[in-house]
Amino acid sequence: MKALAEHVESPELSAACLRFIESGGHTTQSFGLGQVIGQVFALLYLSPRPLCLDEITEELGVSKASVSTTVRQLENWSAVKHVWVKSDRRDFYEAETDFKAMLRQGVLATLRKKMDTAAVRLENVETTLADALKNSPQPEREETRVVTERLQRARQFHAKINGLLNNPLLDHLL
Amino acid sequence: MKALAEHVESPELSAACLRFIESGGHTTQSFGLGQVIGQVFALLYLSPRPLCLDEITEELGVSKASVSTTVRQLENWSAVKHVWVKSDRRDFYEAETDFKAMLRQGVLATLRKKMDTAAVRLENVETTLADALKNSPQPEREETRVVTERLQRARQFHAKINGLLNNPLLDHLL
DNA sequence: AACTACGTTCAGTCCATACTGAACGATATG
DNA sequence: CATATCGTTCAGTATGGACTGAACGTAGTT
Repeated sequence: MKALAEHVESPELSAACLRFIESGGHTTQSFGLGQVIGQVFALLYLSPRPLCLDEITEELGVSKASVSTTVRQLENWSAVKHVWVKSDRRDFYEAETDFKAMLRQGVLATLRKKMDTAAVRLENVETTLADALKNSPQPEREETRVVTERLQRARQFHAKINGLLNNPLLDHLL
Repeated sequence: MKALAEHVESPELSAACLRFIESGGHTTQSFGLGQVIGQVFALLYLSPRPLCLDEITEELGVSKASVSTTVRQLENWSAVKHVWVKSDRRDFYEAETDFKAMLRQGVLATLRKKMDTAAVRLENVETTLADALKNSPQPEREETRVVTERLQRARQFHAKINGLLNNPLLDHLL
């Protein structure tokens, strides 16, 4: 963050913007994503006009490579959108202000993916267990009963979370 | 994971358990936590009896230090609970089966903490902005209007998420 | 064609942190 | 008291992933 935001001329105002950008970086970093992604979004979010890659790198003082990949990431989450400025070759971006859509296509979407892969793993375990019970002569031991029951409860829990994520009521609560 | 689960005598059954433990590790790792914490919980979850630290380290083939800190972490999330076995000095642990409570005191609690620190950061930004506007002679520029409006929307969004996290309806959905 | 301006990509670096090994304190047991 | 067992702690290591710098491809400009 080597340069003050150029579009902000008042030094006090730009101080507030820098704090906001810094906060965005810290927040995303606390969630395991890097700090660049939060800074990029925060910068675009406060900018009154779309910014191009070089402007972003200049304002934040990070490499162009980071900004490029980060912007695409934010685009996938529909957190920023591509904007064409006429008679300008460069790609401009502006922040999406619809946080609801951001949540759906960002956080909730990745959550759903993780749930899916977890489901695949669970099915793997269960088929392994089914094979084991088919080949095992004594299916009535307490140990197998506990394992099968616990696996079933795990699956039920997984289904419940899945249902919650797909519940239209959740959308309504946002 | 150098040793098969000792409490599981059937080799096929233990194969399924190992897969489940491995899946648990991969899942927690995909969420940014390590893989040990998922493995420990998965092991305890399938175990028909409480296990002590040395048993867990033996089964998983990880260091005792990892298990010690990890078990405390799981305890804070009420994902495992301490169990006393009479005439045994060692600490035994068993998995909590109430996933609902786990979610509340694990995921949701940490989420709430992150929201709180984010709120503090936002307040910081807003006071900085308020000072800026107080000292700035021209408060009517479009730029300041955009910034103040966006900051306000950010705060509203934060409040909405906070409300959702504290909504009793969310508990009911689980 | 040559040259410039953009954006992307990829190998390499750097850094945070999960994990380890050894030392330690505490508590029992002989 | 001496010894053993158990859990925690802490400095050090290793591993994953964020980030960088340079090279590349492409599309415009002269």
